[in-house]
Amino acid sequence: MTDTSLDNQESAETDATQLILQDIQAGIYPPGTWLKQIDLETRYDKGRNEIRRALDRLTLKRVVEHVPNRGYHVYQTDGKQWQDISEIRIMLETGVVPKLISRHNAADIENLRALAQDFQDLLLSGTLLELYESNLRFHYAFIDLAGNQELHTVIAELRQRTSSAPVSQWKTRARVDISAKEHFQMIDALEARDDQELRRLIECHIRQLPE
Amino acid sequence: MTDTSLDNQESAETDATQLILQDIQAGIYPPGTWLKQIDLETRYDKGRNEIRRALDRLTLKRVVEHVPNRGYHVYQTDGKQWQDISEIRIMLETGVVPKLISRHNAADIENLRALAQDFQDLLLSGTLLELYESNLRFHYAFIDLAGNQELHTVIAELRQRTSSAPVSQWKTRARVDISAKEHFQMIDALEARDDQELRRLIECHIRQLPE
DNA sequence: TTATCCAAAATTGGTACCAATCTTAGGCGC
DNA sequence: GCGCCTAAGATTGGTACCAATTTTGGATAA
Repeated sequence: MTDTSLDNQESAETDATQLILQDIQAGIYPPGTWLKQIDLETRYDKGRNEIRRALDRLTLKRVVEHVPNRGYHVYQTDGKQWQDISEIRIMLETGVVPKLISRHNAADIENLRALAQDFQDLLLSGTLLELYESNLRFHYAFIDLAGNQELHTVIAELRQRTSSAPVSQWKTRARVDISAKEHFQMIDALEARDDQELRRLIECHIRQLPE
Repeated sequence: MTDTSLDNQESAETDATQLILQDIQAGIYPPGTWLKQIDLETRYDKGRNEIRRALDRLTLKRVVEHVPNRGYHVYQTDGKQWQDISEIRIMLETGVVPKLISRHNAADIENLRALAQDFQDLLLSGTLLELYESNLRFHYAFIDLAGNQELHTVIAELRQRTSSAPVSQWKTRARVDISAKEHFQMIDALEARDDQELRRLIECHIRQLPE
């Protein structure tokens, strides 16, 4: 259930689409880089066909851009685009708040607190990638309380579109620190069933603008 | 700007992905049908490669399902799934209401009224497909007032996922009649800048439950 | 010296072929 | 007569090859 956009059973960790996407998000291919098929072929040890399929999928995901007879290059996310997608995420993640409030139980709160704690612990000991993944786990656990499976995949798709440089968002240690605190605040608001406060927190959290 | 999910310049009307998708949505391939590559090859007069790419893209769009070494078949949209996607559409289309209200001007209202009128006129004279497309034009013109380009594409993707049988939704003439009226009501609420009423109308409209 | 043009190298993208797998039909045994 | 096993047919999916296009490097001329 961790994979967001793959086929049913071919979703091995060795899937070229996922590998390339990870490397793009890790910053190995900076925006604008041309992804040559031969290079990818040798780097991931896959056939030409699978590479082509992967590039085509990433084009559909708007992660790379395709120029006929020229190749594929990593997409540059416009500032406007980033803002637009953030707006959509805010609409979705605040939109489910009523459902979250009405459906959660004590066990869910417990689980969320554990995940938030994981994130905070990794602040000291974990790598940036571990931190990133822990953050994802928390957020998906949060919205999955709504019981809307499609919402999970839609948000995953949106995240993949913006996070061509997820690392750069977290360059400041202070920002991540605040994120960890906000996670706990969100759980508190959820537990208190405070609709307004929870919406406000989520919006701040996505906008990455403290207060 | 009518194509929602294709490459930049290969977006001819002869693209296999679009053709197959249209035929699925037109009901030519009912849910569960196995799409054999050879048949598609001859039907659309395309190379094997393009057919494979199209099927892979449709798999990503969740329009067809892929079973390795067995083939691709038209996806059966679960009732639960349809409901989940409707929820998401409601969150998005009601979520932009504040922006719509703050940004629209007289010319926009005029334009929307013309589109709504087109839809109503086609009720008598147009084919079902024309009606469907007119409805799309209205809805996209509506949400595009928010100035959020990404929202347009996201909603388009959501629509494509559910509308494996868009025709069947409109089997009753009465329902389409109501839709046409609701369009005008939505415009009125927008013009009056009535936030609550507009949200209520949009929710009803998507849920297809009159009052 | 610099700009233009031509040729060679590299890359993409399509086509054809072939192996692996599944389905189906037929025959054999119980 | 029924069920199982086997072989043939069909379909998918991968690999290799080749044509079309673009870029790069160098040579020539102004």
